[in-house]
Amino acid sequence: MTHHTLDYARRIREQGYRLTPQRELILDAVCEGGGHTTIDEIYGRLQKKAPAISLATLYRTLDFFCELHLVVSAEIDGQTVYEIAGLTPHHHLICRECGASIHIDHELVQELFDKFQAEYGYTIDMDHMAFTGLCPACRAKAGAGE
Amino acid sequence: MTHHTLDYARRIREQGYRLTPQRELILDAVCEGGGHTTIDEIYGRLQKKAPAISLATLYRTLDFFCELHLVVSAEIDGQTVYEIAGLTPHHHLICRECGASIHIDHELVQELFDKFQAEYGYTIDMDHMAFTGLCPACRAKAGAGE
DNA sequence: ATTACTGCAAAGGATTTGCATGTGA
DNA sequence: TCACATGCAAATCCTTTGCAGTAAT
Repeated sequence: MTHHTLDYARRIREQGYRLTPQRELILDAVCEGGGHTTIDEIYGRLQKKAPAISLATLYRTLDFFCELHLVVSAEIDGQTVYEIAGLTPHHHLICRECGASIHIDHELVQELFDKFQAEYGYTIDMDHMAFTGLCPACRAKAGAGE
Repeated sequence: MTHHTLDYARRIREQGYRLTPQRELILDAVCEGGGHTTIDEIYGRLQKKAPAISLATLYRTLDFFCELHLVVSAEIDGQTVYEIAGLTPHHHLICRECGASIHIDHELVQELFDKFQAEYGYTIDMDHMAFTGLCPACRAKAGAGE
């Protein structure tokens, strides 16, 4: 997780926006999540370092980061989760039973998008999808149980 | 849209649930949407025929139908949309500019899921995805404009 | 000196819940 | 009959907004 720290300040200021302590702290708190992290988790981490940051600022700042593509978000069964944007798009396979989540790169997904392009003309550009199903372990259990 | 009408009553009663006038009207109202339709649209259609049906019942009934797989739902930019479940899974390509939505069948998507299975062991079983991007027309416009 | 950003508190909107009543099987 | 389902209204949850004050550039 170092790629973004190199130039996020520049990327923010380049567009005429300001780098504030709140923005730095929030970006750190998203980073600390490692992978997917919810608003509440981020807010919890922030409380320890900067109790004064308001939820309103957190919401506004996460939207702001998403627009600048410093952060990506996804909807996972009704919950919005956030994650630091990498250098390249990536996606996730998520187990609906145990919540296990693995990271997959864009390649296989892009192949599908290319087929959509060829067959239907639509240019799909989703860069952070969450695919839900069963992980190998939960699938084994389910198979035995039913 | 006739496939479901053949046996939805049976499918409901088989599980020990009851077929009420409200459930029939709501299922009709989802059907009339043709494709994706929101809670508000469904509620609007219902008002004309059965003004007394409450929003609470509508929410409860749609959840109920989703559990029985009579209806499928999807999240499209923050909005939950509903649609009658077909005999086979299907998905959508949706234009983020003009909202145009096309129906695609499951085959290409299943190929991707099969690769996920082979490479990562995860069994993905999403049966109603929405892929967003640009339709051919909006892509042409965007290409010219920028 | 500007004007973007923040905090607070209130507003807003969507969805859920408790409970008494009604009704399908 | 009797458990399931409904309607109403209130409650709850999440997110957004207005505005006055603060701070980055």
